[in-house]
Amino acid sequence: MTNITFKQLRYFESLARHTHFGRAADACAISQPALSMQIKELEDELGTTLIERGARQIRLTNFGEAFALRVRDILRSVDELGELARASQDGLVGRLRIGIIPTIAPYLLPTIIGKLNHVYKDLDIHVRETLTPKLIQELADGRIDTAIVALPVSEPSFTEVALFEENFMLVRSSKDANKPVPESELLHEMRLLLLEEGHCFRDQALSFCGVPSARPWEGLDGSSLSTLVQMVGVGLGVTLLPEMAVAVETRSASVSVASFKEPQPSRTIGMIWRKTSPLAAQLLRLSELIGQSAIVLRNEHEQASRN
Amino acid sequence: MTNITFKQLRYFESLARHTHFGRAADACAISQPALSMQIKELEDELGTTLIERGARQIRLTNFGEAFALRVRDILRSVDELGELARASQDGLVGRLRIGIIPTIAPYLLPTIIGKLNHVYKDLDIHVRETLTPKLIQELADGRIDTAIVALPVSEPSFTEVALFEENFMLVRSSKDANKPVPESELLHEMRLLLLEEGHCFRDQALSFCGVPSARPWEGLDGSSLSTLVQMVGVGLGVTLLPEMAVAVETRSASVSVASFKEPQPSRTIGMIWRKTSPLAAQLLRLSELIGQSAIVLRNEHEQASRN
DNA sequence: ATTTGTCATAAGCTGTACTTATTCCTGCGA
DNA sequence: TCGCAGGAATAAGTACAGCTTATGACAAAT
Repeated sequence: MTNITFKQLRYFESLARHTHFGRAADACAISQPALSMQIKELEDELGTTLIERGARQIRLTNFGEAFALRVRDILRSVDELGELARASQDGLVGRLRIGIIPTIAPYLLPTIIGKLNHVYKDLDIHVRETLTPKLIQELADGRIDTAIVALPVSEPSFTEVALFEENFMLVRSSKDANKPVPESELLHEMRLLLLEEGHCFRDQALSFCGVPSARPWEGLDGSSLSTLVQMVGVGLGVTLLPEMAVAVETRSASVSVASFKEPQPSRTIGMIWRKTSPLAAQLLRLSELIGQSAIVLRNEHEQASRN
Repeated sequence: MTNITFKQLRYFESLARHTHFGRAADACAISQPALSMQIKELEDELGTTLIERGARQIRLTNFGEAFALRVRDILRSVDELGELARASQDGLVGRLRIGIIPTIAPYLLPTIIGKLNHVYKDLDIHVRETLTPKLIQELADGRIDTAIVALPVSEPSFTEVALFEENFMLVRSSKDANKPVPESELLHEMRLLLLEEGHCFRDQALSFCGVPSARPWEGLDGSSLSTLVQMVGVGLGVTLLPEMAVAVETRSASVSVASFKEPQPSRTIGMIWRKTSPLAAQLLRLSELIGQSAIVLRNEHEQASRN
């Protein structure tokens, strides 16, 4: 096993540069004997002579020359380690793996990825889009760094931060546009179209209608919000959409959108990460960034819908 | 200034491999707290977290992963330093700069370079052919590693080792082939052709004739032994040749070669190097190699001349 | 012969990096 | 709900690596 130390290499490099023990030692801010001893030790460990000691002048041996070249490479690499660390000090660096649920992903992702790429240059973002339980598992396992889901998650090992509230909107056929908005209790008497089992948004909607999610549901299940809206458009029933999805999903369908009366149904979207994550500080800042983006996004949509 | 130590990198690498402080410490043959402390110190020096400490399991941070990659590179490089040293232990390595005087070079070099290249693979040989005083200076200055010259040199800072003795042969016109070989004292009454000032062989020849080298000399000077032989061939006079040069130089000239009577004139060819040279051991072995080659060479020539 | 430049050696001190023992935290099982 | 156990951090003590200053050795220059 090599027991070479960096100190020895640094000292040697200095000596190679100065070809003078005294001056090399000065350059290293140590005494001449200290440097002599380290060099000698280095030579012992290598089992080779690096320096040819003349009376009036020293000189590198052939091997010393070759050695010095490699040593300089190594020392540079080590210095780069420090720089690498400093570069990653503030600001995410490298890879950030974000998990996100399907009922948010299409609407929020374009915005936040654009923003992230802008703010954190040289950050490569991996996105994992899947259902909440899987995200939680993957977060716990360290396969992702953070996740954007509906709160609460109530995992004690996670930190959760709210990003924004989003209301649920009623989506019905455009010919029903002028009908009054039904009370929540009446919804399950209408034909309410929902996402397949497993989506948290399904459970949230059912809960709003006063139906326990465990109870079997005879409605039609869609695999995406987009599908649901299309189904509504052709008169198969009504559905709920998260506020954020409205602008995108109802653009090309003949449906009408209405707000519920207060208290409006809503959910809290938040970000979660392991409490032990060293990215905690950055993730918190990131969450603020995303929260703002989301609010800006909503305002834009509201303005658009008023026009 | 980075104060990262090598130990820290080794420990970290082990930890990265095992993702477990205890086992990593075992692998490094130290106690778990020792490893913990070094890792912590490394993190402090970097100002970054490398390890995400979970309660039941630890994991590398993103930066830790990136760091580990580079660290492995560095560790490998350092290990290679040791191997490099070991490889250069016995046997010359890299560059060997040999100085050699012109009256030996053409006859000895082909043999020894061939031999050296064969014995020491991966040795690149530089040859400096010039007069003895320059060689001595260059050797003292470290611009060459060793020199092959006529002994003695009598520099106290040099080691000198005899390689072989070589006799001087009389070279005269082929029409004089049957004349008796003159005594050395008679030589200076004949037209003795010699090399230019500065060649040690000139001084050796003059000394043999009983003429101090300082004394001005009215003979014709040639710039190489080859020239001298040509001059002898066309009847301009006689000359002396080192034994070793005979075979090559008299091949294509109509001259006759004769030995002197005992005590034959001769010179000792030897190798010199700085006493401080770390190559001393190898150079000694090298000198034995060259000495043998020279003797073999001479025997071949003697056999050839008998036929 | 003396001085000077330069590196090696000596002796003593200090702080680093180990050791073992203990504490703290958290997840797990009764 | 409470120990209990796994696993890392902390604490206290110790040994030695590596520094310092002082001195020695040696060759070169004067």
